Amino acid sequence: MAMKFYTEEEALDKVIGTKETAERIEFDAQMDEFLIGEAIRQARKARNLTQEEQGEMVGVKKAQICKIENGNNVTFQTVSKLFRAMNVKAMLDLNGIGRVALF
Amino acid sequence: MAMKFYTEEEALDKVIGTKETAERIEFDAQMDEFLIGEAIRQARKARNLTQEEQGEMVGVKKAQICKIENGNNVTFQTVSKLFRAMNVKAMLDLNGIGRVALF
DNA sequence: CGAAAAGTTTGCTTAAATAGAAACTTTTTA
DNA sequence: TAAAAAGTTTCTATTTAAGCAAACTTTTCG
Repeated sequence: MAMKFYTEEEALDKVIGTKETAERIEFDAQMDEFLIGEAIRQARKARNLTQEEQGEMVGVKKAQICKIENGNNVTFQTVSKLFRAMNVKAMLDLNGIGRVALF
Repeated sequence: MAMKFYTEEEALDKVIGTKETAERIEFDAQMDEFLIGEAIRQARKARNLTQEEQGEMVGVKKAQICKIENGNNVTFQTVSKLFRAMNVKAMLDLNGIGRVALF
């Protein structure tokens, strides 16, 4: 029997809901949080820092770094502080509008 | 008499404090907020939307959009919601580490 | 294996972001 | 130049991010 395959978009539409449903907007938002936390983690690991060491650099405890990396949403200030401490230059690339130097 | 000129960096060091002083970190953080709010505003204007119209798209009142654009810091969720509604694709470019698709 | 280091979770407090309503100021346009 | 539209500010409430201490789990390494 023929099997139907789905693109990621189709799958998300089917399972979570099409774009603009409250559930999908929520889901997408949480995906972002995951990604930004993951980016922070990778920046840290690229510099061979432990959560504790990084925490000391910005003045917070390791538990806090852990929560940020496994992020339930974060503020730009928080991300900014971390990237700045690690000397990570970040550009926000907005299609059409242009580039914004962030951290 | 000879006049001394300063680069932006030198000026900031002199007036606000060198990097890693609490005041300078605070100042830099507020600069970021300004920039991200400005980016949101420009994305909106590029689409010829009023704050009220944009507010309706994401389900908040115009006063809220105003506050976000004139930013006292914002969360990634908030920015995400707005850019998504406007179909602005954003990439976060981290030097060395790579690129992260954000909103 | 077993101890040390690294990372995570829980419970709690404080600070700040989100949000609306309403009054207000600035800008646009008929 | 008035009225309308757009944007901002103030006041208030609610939610949630930030933060720590301490207990806990997982990973690393002698």
